[in-house]
Amino acid sequence: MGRRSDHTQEELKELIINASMKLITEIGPSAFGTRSIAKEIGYSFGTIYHIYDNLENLRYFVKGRVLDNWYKELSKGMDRQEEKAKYLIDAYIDLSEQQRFLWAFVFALPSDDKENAPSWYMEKINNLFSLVIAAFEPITHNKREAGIAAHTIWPGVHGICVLDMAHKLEMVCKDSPKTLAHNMFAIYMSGIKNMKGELE
Amino acid sequence: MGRRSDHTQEELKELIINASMKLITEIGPSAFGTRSIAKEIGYSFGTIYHIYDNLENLRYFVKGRVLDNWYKELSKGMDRQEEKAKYLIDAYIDLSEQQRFLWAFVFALPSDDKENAPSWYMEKINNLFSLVIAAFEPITHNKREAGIAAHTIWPGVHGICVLDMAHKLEMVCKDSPKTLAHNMFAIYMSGIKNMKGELE
DNA sequence: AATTTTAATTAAACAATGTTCAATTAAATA
DNA sequence: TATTTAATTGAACATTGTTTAATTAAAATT
Repeated sequence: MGRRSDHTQEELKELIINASMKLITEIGPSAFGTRSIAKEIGYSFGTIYHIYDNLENLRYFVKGRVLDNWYKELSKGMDRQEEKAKYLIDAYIDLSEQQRFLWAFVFALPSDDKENAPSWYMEKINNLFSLVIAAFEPITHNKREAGIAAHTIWPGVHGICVLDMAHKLEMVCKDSPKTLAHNMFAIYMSGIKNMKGELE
Repeated sequence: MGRRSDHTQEELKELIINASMKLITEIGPSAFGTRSIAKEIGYSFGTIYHIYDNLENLRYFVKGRVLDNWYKELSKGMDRQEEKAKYLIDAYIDLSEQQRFLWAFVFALPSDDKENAPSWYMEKINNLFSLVIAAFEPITHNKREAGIAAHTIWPGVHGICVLDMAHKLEMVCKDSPKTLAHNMFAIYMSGIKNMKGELE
C-alpha cells in the first residue's frame, strides 16, 4: 500500500500515542510494542518507525503525554482545595493505584542506563514537581522551607507508591499507602517547626 | 553431549546464580538472559532450564541471593555502629549507588503483575526490613514507635534511591541523595517527639 | 563385565520481540 | 499527462524465552 491520505502526520502521532496508552492501561506495560500498536491503529509497524524513530523514542513521548495529563489533573484539583499539600499527597497515591499500569510504565527504572532522558522530558518532571512546591508554600514560612518540605515529602510519598506497586509494602506493614503517607506528613510538619536554620 | 560429572546440581545452582550476578553487575539487568548465562558457565542454555524452571524463577533466586548479601553486609555494619539508624540510611544509599545494577535488578517493577513473589522471597524482604526497625529501637521510646519510624523513613530513603536511580532527583534538586536523606531523618526525629499518641 | 536403565546435556525448532530496508504506489508537482 | 516525491508496507534479520526430541555419560542391574 502506497501513500494514504487517511491521516496527517500530526494525526498519526496522536493515534500512536493514544493507542499506546490504551494498550498499556488495559493490558500492561508489556503490551507496548510496535506490532500491537500498529494493529490498534490499522497501520503496519513500519509506519511507527516512520513517525517515531524507534520504540525508545516513542516511549518518551508516551510518558511525556501521561505526565502532561497528570499535571493537568493535579493542578486543576489543587486549585479547588484548601489543604493543598494533603490533597496532592492523596491524589498522587490515587494516581498510582487507579492508573497502575501507566504509573509503572512512567516510573519503570531504565533497564541499563547509557542514554538519558531528553531535556523536554526532564522539564515535564520538573513541572510536576513544581506543583509539590506550590502545595507546601501556604503552610511553610518561606520559599526555601517549601522547597525543603517538597524535597523531603515527595520522595517519601513516591517511595510508598513504588513499594506498594511492587507488593513490598504489604509484606512489611498492614497500613494502607495513604495511612502511611498521612503519618509521614503529620510527623514531618510537626518536625519542620523545630528545625529552623538547622538544615544542611 | 550426554551426562557430565563436572558439577553437581548444587554446584550448578551456585554457578548459575554467580554468573547471573556477575553479568548484571558488569553489563546491567539486560544481560540477565539464558544464553549469556549459559556461555558464562560453559554449559548450554538448556541446562539452565534443567536446574531452574524458567527465567522468572531464576530471577527470584538471584534477587534472593542479593538480598541475603545485603542483609549480611548491613547487619554486620550495624553491629559496629553507635548511631545505627544514621548508619543504615547511609549504607542503604551506598548500596544503591555502588551496586547500581544489582539494585535496579532487585527493585525493578514487575512489568505486568499477574503472579506474585514466592513466600520465601517475601520473607527475605521482611528480614531486611527488620534491620530498619532494629536500627530505630535505640532512639525511640518503644517498639511501636520504632515500627512507625521504620515505616515512615524506609519508604522515604527508598524513594530517594529510586528517583536518583532514574535520574529524576537531579532534575529537581541539587542536593545529594545522602543530604536529602539526612534532612529527612533530622526532620523526622524532631517531629516524632511532638507526636506521641497522635498517629492513626 | 556386559547390559540395561536413568537422567544430564545439548541444540534444533518455534514464537515473539525490535529494527532495517527495498519495493510499492498514492499523492504532489511539473 | 508524465514525473517526482514520500508514505506505507512487509519480507528479512538478529535476538529473545521456551519446548522437546535426540544424544550419551553415568548409575544400576544382571
